[in-house]
Amino acid sequence: MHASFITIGQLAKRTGVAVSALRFYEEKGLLDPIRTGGNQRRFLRGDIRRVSFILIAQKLGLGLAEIEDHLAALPQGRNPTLADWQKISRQMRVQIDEKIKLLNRTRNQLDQCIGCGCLSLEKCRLYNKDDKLGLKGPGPRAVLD
Amino acid sequence: MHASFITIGQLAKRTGVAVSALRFYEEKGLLDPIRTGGNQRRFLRGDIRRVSFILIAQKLGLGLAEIEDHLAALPQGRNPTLADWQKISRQMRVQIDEKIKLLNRTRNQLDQCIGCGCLSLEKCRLYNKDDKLGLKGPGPRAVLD
DNA sequence: GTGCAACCTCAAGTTAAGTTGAGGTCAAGC
DNA sequence: GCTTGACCTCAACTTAACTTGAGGTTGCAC
Repeated sequence: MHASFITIGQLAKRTGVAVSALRFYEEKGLLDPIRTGGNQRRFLRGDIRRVSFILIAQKLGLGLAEIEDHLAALPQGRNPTLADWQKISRQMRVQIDEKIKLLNRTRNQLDQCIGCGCLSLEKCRLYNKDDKLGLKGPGPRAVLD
Repeated sequence: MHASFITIGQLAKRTGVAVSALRFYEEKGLLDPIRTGGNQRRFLRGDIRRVSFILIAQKLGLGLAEIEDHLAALPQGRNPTLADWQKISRQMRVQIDEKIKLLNRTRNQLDQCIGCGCLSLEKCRLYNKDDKLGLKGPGPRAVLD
């Protein structure tokens, strides 16, 4: 038995992603469909999951390049197993947790800045000796880096 | 007594923002310096705070247009008071809290998808009847909207 | 009163993530 | 066997947020 193939239009319908975007993802190396004799793309059913992953990762603020890195961890040749996906998902979880931590830190910083009236962070920096602030010259650029 | 003015280069140094970016912000309406007889920009010291606010807001994922909306709430003519800044900062806090909630929701969703092996979210949607999923056609597009 | 760093404008380039359009081909139903 | 919707490529456009470069001017220090 061989894998079942779907057209780009079907993939678009199943994922909610525009056909043009799917072609673009292929161009970027995130998808790699085979071609029919007539040069039309044929995707694997598993690519639905792949695209879904792309969408979720985008929601988390990852760029397509980073997403490609994640996807590169999937095995080539065979269809990814549940375990393969779980491995990637766990990595993502770590990234989300970091993002949440970052936001929490920013919120706290903002709170402090409300308190001291110092939006330029010049004074607030005193509260943040643990951060790497000040290493890269002045300014709040360093706040969330 | 009149306000003390600083040049664009000084503002750049104090905020860590490139001179070209500051000119760009002016073009976008986020800054509004006066001009010398020789057509050079002169900023208020308070603009340091203004730029700092822009940077923080950007870190939170706001676009310049949204940031401009926030800044528009500041009084024109007189220098913003601490209370003015605090009002805006409180609004921002709400936005950060929302963002954190959103990320938490996504993380939970990812956890569930790891559990059921369903990255396409077709099944996971069952866990999310409370969300507005399904209203806009299939696909994970709706996850974080 | 001159040198020169810092300033000015305006146009064009950059990256990300796509979309839109022109012009042409494929494939499935009747 | 033909029609027609779905597909193809390639180039150009879009938005955000800037940067870079060319060519010219200002203003402060000596």
